[in-house]
Amino acid sequence: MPRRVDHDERRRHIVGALLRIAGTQGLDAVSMREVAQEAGVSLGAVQHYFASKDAMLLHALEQWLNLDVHRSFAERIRARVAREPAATPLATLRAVAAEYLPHDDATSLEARVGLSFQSRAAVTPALAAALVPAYTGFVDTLRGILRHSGRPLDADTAARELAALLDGLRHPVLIGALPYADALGIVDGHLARLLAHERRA
Amino acid sequence: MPRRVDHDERRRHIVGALLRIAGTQGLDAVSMREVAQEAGVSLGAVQHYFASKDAMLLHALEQWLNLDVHRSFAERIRARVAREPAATPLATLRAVAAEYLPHDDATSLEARVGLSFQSRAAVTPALAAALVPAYTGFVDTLRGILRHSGRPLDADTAARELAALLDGLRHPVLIGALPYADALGIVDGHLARLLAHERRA
DNA sequence: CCGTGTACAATACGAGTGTATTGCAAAAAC
DNA sequence: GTTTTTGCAATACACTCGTATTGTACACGG
Repeated sequence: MPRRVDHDERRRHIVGALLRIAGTQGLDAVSMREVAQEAGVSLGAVQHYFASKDAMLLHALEQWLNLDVHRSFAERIRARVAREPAATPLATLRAVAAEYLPHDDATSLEARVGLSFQSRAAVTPALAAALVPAYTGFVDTLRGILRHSGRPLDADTAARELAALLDGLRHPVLIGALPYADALGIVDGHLARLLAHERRA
Repeated sequence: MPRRVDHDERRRHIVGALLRIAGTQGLDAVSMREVAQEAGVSLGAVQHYFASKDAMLLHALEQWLNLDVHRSFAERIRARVAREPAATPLATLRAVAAEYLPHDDATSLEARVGLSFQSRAAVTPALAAALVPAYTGFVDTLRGILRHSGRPLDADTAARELAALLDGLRHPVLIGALPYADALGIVDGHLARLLAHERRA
């Protein structure tokens, strides 16, 4: 077998170009030629690594969820929590919210990529199938943090509620209908009410 | 001036076809020819009523927000509240949530249309500009209902929070990651906590 | 060193896109 | 009844799209 190249590395490189386009111009603007140009390779190279555009999009979503999001997002959370006086569940959740909501170019791009894929997944079962475990994983993570709060709350319901709140706050912030600080304030209020609450759920 | 036809009616007819396509196959599947065929008219007719595809999409979003959503949605809310024993703020908000979350073909289509436009608005300022007042209007409506609860809460923040929660719950329901009943239960818990709450916000 | 299979590059193809152009039937204006 | 203007239909044009095909440089196994 000739020509040793790192197959996975090339795919990550191409997918990176794809995500950059999707984050700035939307998934509609993603064509194989555009991706090739953004990645600095030929159309033939892109075709060589992905059998079809659908396969490329699916692989892009999976890589984005498993590598880009998981890694950089978790890293930013840790960095933010480290700056806090105490790594309490509340501080951690606030850090998650602060990083999840779009507040600069990188996070806005991330939010747009997520929104694009969510929109397409609504009419493309293959993408929905890849998105479901990511949603479940996010909820599990939130639930794990909530469990450490020591409060008598339904952690699973609270986690799903928080996930939905964060996701739902992204859109008005993205289109400029709600300032980032206001969105963060809403999450703060939600968390305060949730964790200070002693009554029945 | 010859040939009297109701200009607005024809536009609504064409836009209706467009929204049907967007709701079932996504906004990407919307082409002028597809819209023409779905509407049962010629491509020339569509061009006659819309100067460009962008103008058609913008008009479609505006009509959808101002006519389809406002009218049918408000109507369904009223019908649902009428079935309740008392038209309390809580009952009204539960009705809003029950109708907002996708639970049948019509509401799933509505949610997919909304999601498609949100996604495109993130990269198309003209669409974002049309979406902002719709968001504001929705928040105003929720705030108006919350004000009648007689609870000492920050109605504006609570309204924005509820709007985000509802929007964020739509997506996992759409992709089948969260059952409709569970989503509604989350809203119930949120409303109960919100309206039963006596402490500071 | 020589074949063999890999990693591309280049190009071609048919389908579909938005838009512009042209033509024409019919109804109102005169 | 002629003229004019509207409401469309048909078609053409220049692209772009995903995909298929072909060619080739080149590293490895033998």
